[in-house]
Amino acid sequence: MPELPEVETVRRALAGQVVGRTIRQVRVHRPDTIDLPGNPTTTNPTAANAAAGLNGPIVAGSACSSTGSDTLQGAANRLLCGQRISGVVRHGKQLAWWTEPSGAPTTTHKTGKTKRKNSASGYGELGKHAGWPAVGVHLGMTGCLRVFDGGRGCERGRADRMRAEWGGHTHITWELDDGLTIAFQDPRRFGHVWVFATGEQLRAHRWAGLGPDALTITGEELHRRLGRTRRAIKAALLDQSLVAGLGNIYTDELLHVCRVHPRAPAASLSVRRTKRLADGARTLLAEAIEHGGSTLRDYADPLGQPGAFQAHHAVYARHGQACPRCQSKLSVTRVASRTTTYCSHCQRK
DNA sequence: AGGTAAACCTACTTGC
DNA sequence: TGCAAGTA
DNA sequence: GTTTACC
Ligand SMILES: [Zn+2]
Repeated sequence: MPELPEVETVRRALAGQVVGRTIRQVRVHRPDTIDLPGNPTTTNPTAANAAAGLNGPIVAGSACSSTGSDTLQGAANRLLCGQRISGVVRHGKQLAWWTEPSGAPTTTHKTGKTKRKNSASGYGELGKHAGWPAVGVHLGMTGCLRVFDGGRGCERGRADRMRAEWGGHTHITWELDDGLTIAFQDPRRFGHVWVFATGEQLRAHRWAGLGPDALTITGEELHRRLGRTRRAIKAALLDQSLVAGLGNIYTDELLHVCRVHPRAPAASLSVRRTKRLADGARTLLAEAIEHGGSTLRDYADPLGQPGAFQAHHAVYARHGQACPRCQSKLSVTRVASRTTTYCSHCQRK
């Protein structure tokens, strides 16, 4: 469920809490939820998992790392310990934070609240952070990043204590110098964490294949991109390489707002119509962000706050109920293997 | 190429 | 009440 | 939510 508005809500809350803080300790409680691409010591997943897997977390550089083969946790700590979080950024549903040595003069930008327009999407503003370690996160369906006060009770792999204090499914934690702990939690484990030696590598490996951010894409650009596929508009909008950030909820909502049938061929839409889609996306997503995103079951922001935008959904999960615009019964079908709700009266093919 | 289904998982809801 | 199936 | 396989 985390789509662009939920990820942006997480980004803002996280930025406000952790930018400027220095990472003291990374703990890997579930090795299969993290990767360190390009790290020579962790290229053998079998050895790394075997070393870090069954006996609970192992502290950085501790004597616990039995063999010469390194652990994911050790490698993550080597990259991140002593690094100060300099900014939290997002592109589509991808979240990341850059770091810099904590000794360096402060260049942190707290984009948690206001900054210049579009500071959210960090695609173009890697800048001077390009050369330092960076962390990438994708939340999948049920992932969330929480910020907890404390975490000292979770040392030495006290899984039971951690579970009691923070709930289950905590896979990766970053302990900060002010006592706060960032926790990546994800029951279904469709989400993932990546640690790169440089922000430049993160951008190249994780973001290069994404289309423009759905919050800022222009009508012209969207029209150009939709024009080169024969797929249905819904399938095209869900394709992160065409436009990044839309998922099942906001695609259905957007198509309803713009009165476009989900099966309409993407390339058949006029420039004018496509421009309205881009404008509609900006308006819809901005409004959703203002409400802290949508919580259907388990989504919560870093402080545990649920979103409120689900109350404003016109179609999603409302099949059989009345269309807010024309009062006719909303239809349900399947497009791109996803449950799709729309109004057959408002959204003509 | 594009459509479809399964795979990766847990947890909650539905139906018998 | 319990358990399988369906869904997110 | 994303990736992969198959038609
Ligand atoms: Zn309608």
